[in-house]
Order: sequence, then C-alpha cells, then structure tokens
Amino acid sequence: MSTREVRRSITLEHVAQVAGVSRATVSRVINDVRNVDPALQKTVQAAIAATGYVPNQAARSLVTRRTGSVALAVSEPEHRTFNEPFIGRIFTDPFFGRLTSGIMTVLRPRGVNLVLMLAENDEARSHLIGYLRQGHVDGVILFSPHVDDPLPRMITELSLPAVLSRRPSEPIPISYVEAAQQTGTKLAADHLVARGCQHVATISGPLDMAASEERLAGFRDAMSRHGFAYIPSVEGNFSQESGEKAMAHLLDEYPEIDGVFVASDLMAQGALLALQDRNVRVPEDVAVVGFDDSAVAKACRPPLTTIRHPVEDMAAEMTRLLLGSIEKPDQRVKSVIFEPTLVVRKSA
Amino acid sequence: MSTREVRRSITLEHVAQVAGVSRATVSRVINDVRNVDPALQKTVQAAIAATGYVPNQAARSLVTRRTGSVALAVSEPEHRTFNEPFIGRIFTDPFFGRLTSGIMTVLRPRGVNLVLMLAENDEARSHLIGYLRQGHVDGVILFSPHVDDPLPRMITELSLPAVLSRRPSEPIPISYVEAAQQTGTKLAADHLVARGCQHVATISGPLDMAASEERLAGFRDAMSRHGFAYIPSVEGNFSQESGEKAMAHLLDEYPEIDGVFVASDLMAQGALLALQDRNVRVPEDVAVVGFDDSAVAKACRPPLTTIRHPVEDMAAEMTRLLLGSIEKPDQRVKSVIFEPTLVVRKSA
DNA sequence: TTGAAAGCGCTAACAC
DNA sequence: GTGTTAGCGCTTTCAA
Repeated sequence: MSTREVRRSITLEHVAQVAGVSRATVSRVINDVRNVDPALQKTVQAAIAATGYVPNQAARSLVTRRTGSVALAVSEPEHRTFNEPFIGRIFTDPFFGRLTSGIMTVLRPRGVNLVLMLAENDEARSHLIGYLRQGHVDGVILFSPHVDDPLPRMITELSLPAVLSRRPSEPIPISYVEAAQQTGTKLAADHLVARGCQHVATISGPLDMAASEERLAGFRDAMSRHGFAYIPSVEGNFSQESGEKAMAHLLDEYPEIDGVFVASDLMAQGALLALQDRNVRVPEDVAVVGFDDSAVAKACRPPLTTIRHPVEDMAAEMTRLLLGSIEKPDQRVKSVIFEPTLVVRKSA
Repeated sequence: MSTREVRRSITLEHVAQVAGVSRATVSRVINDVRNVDPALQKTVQAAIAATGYVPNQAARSLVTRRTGSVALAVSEPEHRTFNEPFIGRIFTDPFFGRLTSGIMTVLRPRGVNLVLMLAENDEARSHLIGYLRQGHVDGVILFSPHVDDPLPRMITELSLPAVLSRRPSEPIPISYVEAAQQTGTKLAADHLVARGCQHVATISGPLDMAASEERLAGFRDAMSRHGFAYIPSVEGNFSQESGEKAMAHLLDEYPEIDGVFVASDLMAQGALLALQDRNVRVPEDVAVVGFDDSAVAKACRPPLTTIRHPVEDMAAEMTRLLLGSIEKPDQRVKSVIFEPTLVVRKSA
C-alpha cells in the first residue's frame, strides 16, 4: 500500500524539486539531450537515484508518440480447420519458436519489446487493427503464411510501419523478406537425382500457403529438368502425423518409390516413422530429403538430409527492416531474399 | 503522409464536435458507462464511425493507470551454460509453446495483450524490473524454473500483480500454481513396478530446477515404498540429445536395467533412440515412462507412456489468478495445485 | 544552458 | 443525464 503510494507519486516534478532544477532539465538529462551542464547533470542523476524515480511510459508515449514496442502478428484465414485450435498449433510449431527467437535477438539489445498477437478470424483481425490504430506499438511484424490472408492489405492501409514474412500475394507497398524456395527445391531435386533415385515423389505442405505451393512447383520444375515428367505428390499440413500418413499413402500407391522430398522436417520425421513401420530402409531403399533444418532434423533416425531455411536470420532481418522504417518512415519499402542451402546428413 | 495527419488529429474532441456533445459524453459511450441517453448514444456512435475515431491508448493509460497488457517473463539464472543460447533454447522448447498457448487462451477473449520478456542475466533482469516499474504492463506472469532465481523476490518487491509458475523457493508473498510432482512420480513408479520391472533407473532434468529435483526425489521415494532401495540416475538437461546420452550411459553402467523413468518426454524420445540403436526392445526389454505428455509423446516409436503435466491448464490458471489480482489488488496471494495423471501408451 | 508554459488525448469528479 | 474542468506525467518549443 505505502509502496504503491510512493510509486505513484514520484514524478519528474519531485526529482526536479530535489535537484533544485526545472522539470525540463530533468527531462533533458533523462533523455540524454545535450546542452546540460555537467554539474547539474550529476545533481539530477543523484536526485533520480535518491528518489528512485522511473519515468511513466504512458505520459511519455502521449507526447512522443512512440511506445518502444512492436507487435508480432500471427495470422491465419478463417476457413481453415484442423483438429487442434490455432493457438495450440501455432505455439507448438518449431517454426514459431525460431521466428520468435530471431526477432528477439535484434529487439532485446535495443530495448524494444514484443507484443504477441493472433489473428485467426475476422473478429480477431478487427481487434488487431483497432489495437494497432490505438498506437499500442510502433510497428508490426506480420507472419502471414496464407496467400488469401486479408491482413497484409489491411495493415498496409494503416500506414503503420510493417514487414511481411513473405512476398505479398497482391502488389501492395510493404517491406518483406522471402526465402528463395526455388533454390531450395532445386537443391533437393539435384541431390535426389545425383543419388540415382528413379522413382521420386513429394509430400507438400497445405497448398493454400504460399511457401507450400512454391516448394511443390519448384520441386516439380527442377525434377522436370532432369527428365522426370511426373512427380506424384500428397498434401500434408506440416504436422508430423500428416507426414506419416502421407508417406504411408505414397508407399501404397507407388511401391517402386525410392526417393521423396518432404516439404518440412516435421513431416519428414513422420515419413521416416511410416517407412520404419514397413521396414523400408532409409536411405538404401528410399532416400528422404526434408525442408527447414529445424531441431528435429538432427534427432531423426537416420538424421535428416534437409534444406536449410534460415528462419532466424529472416526473422532478424524483418525486425531490422521494421526498426529501420520506424526510424525513417518515408523510406521506400524493401525486400530481402534469402537463399536456402543443402544440409547433407544420413537420410539421403 | 496525409493519412498520418488524419490519424493524428482525430480525437475525442472531434467526435464530440461532430456529434454535438461534450467530450465527456463521448468518453462515456466509448467506455460503456451507464447514464447515457440511448438517442445520444446512437448519435455518438455514428460520429465515431463517421470520423473513424480510435482512442489513444497512451492518453487513456495516463489517467486510468491501466495498460490492458500483461508480461510473460521467462527467467534463467546467469551461471547456466549450454551449447545453445538461452533465446534459441527457450523458444524451441515445446514446454514454452504450451505455456504461451494456455496463457493466450484466457487473455485473448478479454482483449488483454501479452508482452514477451526474457531475463537471463543481471542486466536483463534490471531492464525487466525497470520496464515493469514504468507501468508498461498491469501484471506479470513469471516463468522461473530455477530454484536460485532472484527474480521472484525482485518482482514481489515491486508490489505489482504477479504470479509464479511454481512454489517460491523462499517464503515470499506471491501467488503461484504448482504441479504435484510427487503424484506424477508415484504414478510412474507404481506403473513400472506393476509391469514387473526389477531393475529400474531414472533420467532426471537439470537438478537446479525445482521440478527436476522434485521428480527425482519423488520417484525415489515412491520406489522405496516398493522396496527399491537404490535407483541409479543420470542427469540430463531436458533436451532430446541429453536423454539419448543419458540412456546410453545407463545401458553401459547398468546392463540389467528393465525399466526407466525419464523426467521429460523430449529426453524420453532421445532415450528411445538410444535403446533402438542397441536393438533393445521397448517395452519388452526396457519399459520407458516419460513426463509431460507433450506432442512428441504420441510421435515416438513406440508411443510414450507418460505422466501428463497439465501445462496449458496451469498457464491458464496463472493467467486467471493474475487477472484476478489486477482486478482486486488487495486480495491475499493464492496457490493452485494441479495433479498429474498417467497416460498409458506403448512404451511401458 | 536553463526555465516557463503549452499541450499530448483522455477520464473522472463535480456541478448543473 | 450531460457538460465543465482539472489534471494524469511528460516533452518541447520559446524566451531569457
């Protein structure tokens, strides 16, 4: 109780009184503005320490129009249905962890904070937009994997600094980062072919996600350049279980299969299990190439040969782009493309 | 540019002018305060819609002293060293995802936002405390698995609403939730014994975490009641890799082993791999019981018999406790204990 | 280099 | 039931 009273009452004014200067001067030393007499500076600092003063963020934001935090908005169009609710799925996905990790790496040293927001239906989207308009944050990192997501456009119209996690589906002025999926899929195709695989199939992610579609198309394209006219595919949903089912399906329909490109490591892990259940040897009987190089890749049996998706680096770059456009709002929007690489382990 | 001007200039005042009422009245309809004439209410709402008005959060916070957001502080004492940096590890741990998920489940419907904060060394801790004192958030959820973490006490001294993810190591007045580790370990022990295991060992988590220590002690205690005077143990660090190594070690040192309790599913998954590498059958030769019932449990080969740790429910309850104490700051601190349950699958 | 003073946009007494 | 008004704590011209 008493503590609370104290907390509430220590303001710039008090510090100024203790230091025997004006509020303006105290403000100047706190914000490190030049032209403050070194002696006064010391006095003021002593007063701050003595009073235990801490600036009030709301008051500061009110005048500076800066909050010192940015939002990470995770978006998903409404129509999608899964067994698990969106919240459970997203936070359990290793991809999300890598994303957050990359963002925090650049935010923390600068003392910028991260506010987590979900937008999985129209109501949540309106709420999000309202929140952003209220000036809660200085900018948004928008993670929006689905091609038909309305959020990128909605956020662009806000004229609030924002960065998107992929190339926008429609031409809108927003900065973005992108992984060159084609580079990755070509690497996978070349590797499978170099191994001598003759009967190659693929397990794709959900085809309403931009990345999934590009990986499928890219892989097929690369294989066609090796003379493979037809590449059977089964659609998964990026979960391990879906990879397992897809692989089983592939084995049933296409028993001569000797190579498979799986669009995520988690699904590849499932595929490995399906293979193991049928006593199919990897890579001797079937070679498996994953995508992502997430933590599970190393833990698989056999460890996964995969395409490294530099998620953390991309997330860090998004954050840097965002911070840049907060600093200088009138810069043109920028794009940064990342090149995936091949990581050879044991599965192919 | 013009948009930005517009955004900046739409205030309560403008809405009031358009509606032909006072600012106070507009404020009342926005905040849904009673005693507003229904007719006026409509007029005001129309004016709000017409102007596209959105309240300024900073101005609002300044007077209400509420921000509408809470922090999730994830803490770790400095001296710990791992291969991976803290940021990468924490966000990759499935536990963290479940925690976040449980929190968001109760925060979202109430429109409260989550700010993510890390505290892995003294500097970060000071920063965190400063941030909290600035009134950025209305309360804190403190995830602090380590017994010697100074943060719980530091936060308690702030007299800011807070909830801890475990029983505090020292007696301090803070609300907390807790999983009854003993219940869980007893379930594991009883199950292993009922299966007829004669040579039982355990793989523990890092022993500077409260939960790890309790699981080890609890398991030993429960086994001793079944006449097992000595239970060998190896310490892991909750990673899959550490589980693998620990299991290999156990197999070397203790070849007659026929049952093992592993303090997390991730480590159990690693243990399963070590077992598989040596062609030890599970559960026929060695029965394995995990802990957590996280997503990997179902994905293991064989699927893991495990102790369900109701992480999401606990996180949700922490959030409810926090919201409650934000609402009524002078309530006494509360504790809620959760009971783990046994989930029988194939590994034991 | 420093101080005085004008707000930033909103809520909450208080008066009508 | 509605309007008036006094701040909330801070930054930032503008003078001195």
